[in-house]
Amino acid sequence: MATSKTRARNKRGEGAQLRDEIVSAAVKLVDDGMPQSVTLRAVAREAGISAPSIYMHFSDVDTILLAVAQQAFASLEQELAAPDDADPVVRLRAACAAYLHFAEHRPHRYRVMFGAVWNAGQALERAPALADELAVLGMGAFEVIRRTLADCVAAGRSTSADPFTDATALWVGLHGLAQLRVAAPLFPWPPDLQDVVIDRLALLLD
Amino acid sequence: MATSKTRARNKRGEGAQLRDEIVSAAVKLVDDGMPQSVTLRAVAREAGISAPSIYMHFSDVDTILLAVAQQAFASLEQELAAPDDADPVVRLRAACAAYLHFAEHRPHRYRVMFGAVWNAGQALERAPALADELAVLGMGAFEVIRRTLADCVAAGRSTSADPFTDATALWVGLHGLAQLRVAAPLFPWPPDLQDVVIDRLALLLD
DNA sequence: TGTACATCAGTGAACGCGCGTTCACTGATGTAC
DNA sequence: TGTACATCAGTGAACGCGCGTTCACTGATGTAC
Repeated sequence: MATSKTRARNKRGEGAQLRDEIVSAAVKLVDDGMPQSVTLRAVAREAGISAPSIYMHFSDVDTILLAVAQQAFASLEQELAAPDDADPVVRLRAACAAYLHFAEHRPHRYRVMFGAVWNAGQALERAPALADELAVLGMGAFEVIRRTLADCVAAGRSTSADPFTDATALWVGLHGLAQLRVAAPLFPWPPDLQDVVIDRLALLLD
Repeated sequence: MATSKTRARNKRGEGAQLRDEIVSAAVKLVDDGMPQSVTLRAVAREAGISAPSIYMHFSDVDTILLAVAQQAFASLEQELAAPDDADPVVRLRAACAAYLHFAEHRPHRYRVMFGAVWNAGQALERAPALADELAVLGMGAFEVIRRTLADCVAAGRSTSADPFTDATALWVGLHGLAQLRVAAPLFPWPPDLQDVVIDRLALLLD
């Protein structure tokens, strides 16, 4: 379903707009779900531009996917931080629910988020500058979890003695839940599994 | 690095041997790590046969990858079940360590194991018989964890009231640990994270 | 025992396709004088 | 104010490549008589 309307060329100095359109096109292809169909030409087609135009903004499909991952992590961070309830436990549970919701409803994008480092490995050799961007990828979202858990501890609602380690453990549990549930939909998932994992890893009281 | 020795043709009735050779070739390509290079032709090249010969045993690259996943889960199951210590807690910890060891040392194969369902989705439409194989994929390995945890409970070393749910939670934690550590090698992983996750999810005492 | 034949386990050449990448180009927009 | 020019944001055609798939085939192995 290629866009048939003719694209108006960007004005001078606004060439960077196309970058966003390329990323959006890639997101759409990623969400559609067939990983090997996310090619440079397919992205160009989806964005309604010619294939060589991609090179003005990206050297590589992997670099586009890194941009997709960055944008996705930014969205995730916003969704995790959204609730401004006074009770930190409510906020933490809501953040966990938002995390799992994100992964369940955008499974392919979620997969790209955690596969980006992997795939960018080879692009890294040609563009070492990416290393810094890879290092902080997802840290904003993690920070929301960490901070919220620390709030729970401060409010005496979690017995965590080491919020950083326990926030990491919680993240690990959420990731495992998110990914395995999508990867193994036929498994008889216990309905209370989510609460079990969250409560134990975050050391939430009661 | 293609095999240069000429392959001796299998005798009559032994044609199925080639199937194993194809799977082994695919495993090698998977472990080498560039996912998009696992093509039908590349597998044939690695196995030292012509491309059309693949069709005698597989209709599809995804079907080959499913066979790779099945073989990998069988290996994993053996490694998890290996220690025959009398103490079930020792066995459980050893199984968890073996799980993480497997994922750390064969990361790409591990990824295929949990991506196989995903990828086989489209092959499924053409070959519905695969559904049954997908349904039980990995269940043997899970069963080892579940049984060992049940042994811990029986020995009074775990407070789990529902070993199935808790074994699932443990599996979720192991998967999250395994995958995130490989996906985010730059993250400052707490050294005690592994024990924290395992002890809490398996409800192990002390 | 010999021999004709069927079967099995593959091969080799060929096809059309979509891919990444290059190259010379176009034409609108802004800038210098 | 007008106009020549530089720049920017792309385009279109072309290339060589590896891919999946097809087809007719080969030649060793076993089987029937």
